[in-house]
Amino acid sequence: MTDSRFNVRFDAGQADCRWQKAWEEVRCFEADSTSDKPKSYVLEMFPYPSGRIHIGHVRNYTMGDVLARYKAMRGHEVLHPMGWDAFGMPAENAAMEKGVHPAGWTYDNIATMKGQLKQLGFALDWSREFATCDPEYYGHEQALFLDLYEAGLVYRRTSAVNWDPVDQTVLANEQVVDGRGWRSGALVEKRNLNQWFLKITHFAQDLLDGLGDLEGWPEKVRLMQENWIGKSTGLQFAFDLSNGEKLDVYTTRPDTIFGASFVAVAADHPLAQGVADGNAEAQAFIEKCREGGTTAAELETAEKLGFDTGITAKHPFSGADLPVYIANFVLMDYGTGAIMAVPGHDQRDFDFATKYGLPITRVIAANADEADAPLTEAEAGDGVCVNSDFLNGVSVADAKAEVIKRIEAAGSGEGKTVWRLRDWGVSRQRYWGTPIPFVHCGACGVVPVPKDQLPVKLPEDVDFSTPGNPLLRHPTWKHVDCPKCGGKAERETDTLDTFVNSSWYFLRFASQPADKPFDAAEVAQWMPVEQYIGGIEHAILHLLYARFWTRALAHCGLVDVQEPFASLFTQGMVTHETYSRKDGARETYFTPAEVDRSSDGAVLKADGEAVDIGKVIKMSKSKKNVVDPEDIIADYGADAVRWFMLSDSPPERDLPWSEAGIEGCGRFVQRLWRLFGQIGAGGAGADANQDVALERRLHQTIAAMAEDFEALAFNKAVARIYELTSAIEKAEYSASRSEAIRKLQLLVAPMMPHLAEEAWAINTHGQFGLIAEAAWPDVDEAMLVEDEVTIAVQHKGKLRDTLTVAKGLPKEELEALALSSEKVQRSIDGAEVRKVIVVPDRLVNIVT
RNA sequence: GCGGGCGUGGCGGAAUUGGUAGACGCCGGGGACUUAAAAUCCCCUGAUCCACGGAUCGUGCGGGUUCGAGUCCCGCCGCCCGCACCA
Repeated sequence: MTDSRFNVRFDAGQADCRWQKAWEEVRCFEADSTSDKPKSYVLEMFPYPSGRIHIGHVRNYTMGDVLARYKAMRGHEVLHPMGWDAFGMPAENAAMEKGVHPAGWTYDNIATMKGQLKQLGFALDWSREFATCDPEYYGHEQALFLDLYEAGLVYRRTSAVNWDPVDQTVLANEQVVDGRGWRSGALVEKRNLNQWFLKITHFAQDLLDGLGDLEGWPEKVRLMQENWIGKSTGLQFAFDLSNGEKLDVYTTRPDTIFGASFVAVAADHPLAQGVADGNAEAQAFIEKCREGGTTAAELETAEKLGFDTGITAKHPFSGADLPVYIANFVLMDYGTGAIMAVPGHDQRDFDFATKYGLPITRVIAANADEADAPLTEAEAGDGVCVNSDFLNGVSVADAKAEVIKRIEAAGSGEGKTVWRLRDWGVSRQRYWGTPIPFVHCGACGVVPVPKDQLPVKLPEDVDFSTPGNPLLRHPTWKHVDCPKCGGKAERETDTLDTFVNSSWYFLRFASQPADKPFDAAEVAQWMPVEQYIGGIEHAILHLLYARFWTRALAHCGLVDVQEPFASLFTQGMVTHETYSRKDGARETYFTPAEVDRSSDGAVLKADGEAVDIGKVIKMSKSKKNVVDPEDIIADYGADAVRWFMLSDSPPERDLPWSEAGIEGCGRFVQRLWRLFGQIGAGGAGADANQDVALERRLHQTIAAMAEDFEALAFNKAVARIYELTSAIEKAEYSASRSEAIRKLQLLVAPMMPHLAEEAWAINTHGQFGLIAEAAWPDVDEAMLVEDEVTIAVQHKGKLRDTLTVAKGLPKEELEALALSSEKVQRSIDGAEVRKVIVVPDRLVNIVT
């Protein structure tokens, strides 16, 4: 009989709290490393504690949560942890702007955001929570950094960085907008600073090869990483110059060597510098090159410019004298900073040659007969060599090998592989980061801090009243005794890039002993992460760094995995239309809460006048098209919000937020609630009845949803729940119906855990524990097979009729049935039946 | 320029990988219940025509393969994302 508690509306506010507390009390989401169940490590990218949770977090963590809960129901021991990527610039900016301490600001934000996450009822193991700014965490990170140093994977060298002269700090490339500091607006300078580097290039080949095995990763991300690593193979060789010196160039097209008509070097190349000494014209040209803009648009439209040095280079085979130019399109930091230019087969060289009247020779053609075909643009395609002396008629591939062989034999060069990937500069001249655990001693040089002196803690009394690195001007912090000789020494004042923090946090989640970063054996229990979920914006940097760091630790013998993330899923953004008014040139935006939206427009609540409805774009504070998760949880409850996050849009695509949509979700929560109250409805009489069709539907749904969850196709799982719900509602009371409702509670449990717990508790009278710890329902395979099927009957490929017949009906019978259909006969209209195609259990197509 | 992805109703999207296009949700319309409202329930909802039985068209556009194409092939168009003077 219906429990009276189902007669009132489901009170999400109360139920959410009750069950969140219940889960916490029995610690049902704490992962046990010693469990002998199969292990599942489900991880979402941990958040930066910016202040408040935004809707993107909600979507990200809801997906991971459904998967984690589902895996647990399937009998897995699940590790689903949460922590904080807590170092970084915003904390220092807040310190400068509001006078708060970065630590206080960060931990306050963490407290707020943790509370918000808890309101969503995520099945997280909070016992493993940490923030990367905890001295304990960054102390272990310092230890790992020293291990990498020992292994030769850390070094220091001078390198050019983006220096903001106003803020007195280094900026990352993405913090430089149109050549100016994003915060100060000052023109960014290139400065040479002594910087710490990690040897990621040591693993370049390995990182590239590893991508091939990452079948659980989106092809797109693998490609992006491949491009980023940027392997190219070619030849590096030296030209003899007319001034008696040699010039190394690098080319990937040694096969086109006979087409070389000039040589070009970068403006920063030593040869260019040498020419500029005592040559004002050359000096001016180099200056001009440096001024050139750095933005994409400027580069695209930049004209090819060159300066003839007057020097010539001797072609290694033909002996011809090639002019040597300083050219603005040659990059100093790729290859050798100097190229042999082949205008016939490289568009940049072609443009340059055209401008300066240099020879353009075809040396590759589709076949030998087309050796003299004119070139109107550079041809980069395959073919055979022409106009190329000993290479004539040789294929591109063979010619490459042949030229490399001859150059190597002559001792003037060698085949070489060049990478786009650079070593990772990890120095930041900032306070709020992991101190690099080294000291500089006048006598001993750079000395690592002994591990027993870790962590090197950040000083707490810091001054943010002036720009620059507070560690550098701290009165006492940096003055220490040298660990080696005991003499006076200074601490390293650079801190580590925050990407280092996120390069190993998943290991610390898996295992957190006090005395070391992690325990290898325990890590082996969990790693690799079975499913990693996060934004596409981390496709390269974070994911590449984490792959590198894991390899580096394996290289040091600290872990036994190479690839940290077996599967990667990149979720789409949450979007919303914008509301604005144009006031002259200025556009004023309004939040959805300030606007009344109806099907025929939007008006501002304040004055009742219309506002413009703009494009549906990513939620952002500047466009004010945001909703606050806390508000919507308060209005609709956690389960309705979670349900919305999973509905409609495939998880990898953008999800448009809508008021109507969340209202629909809220209605559905209530609808399920009413249905959950109907177990046993109809009484004992109805209970004697069976409803095979409904049972079949139930088992099909269970099986299909399992597939959907495994594939993270939550939108499909949601649709199946709607379908099953409708089917149950329409069904006559029966034992089958009651059973279907019982199972429905389990099916929605991963997605709407609070509602499911509440109904489950009432319906089971608390006798079967928590639904969070219940098992996913079994599928009765026999029930998946339909005994009746609907057959489409087509005439000339168009649907004319459908037939409902017993499954497995022989072809002949199907054909006869189809032909006897009145609708089909009418369509055939006496024409001769020439052919009948019969696909058993599917369709009959009649051809006339 | 290079690389990748996508194009299906008013909207978000389904479609067993060549076999009934538009599941499911949202919006919209009509109705029931109610003094009224909320809540709830039922029906309709791709377009055009219609004798109300149905017919024709329809998955960005143009071709093709096939008994049959949203799905495969060729050629276009449009949008989105990433990288970008990488030799």
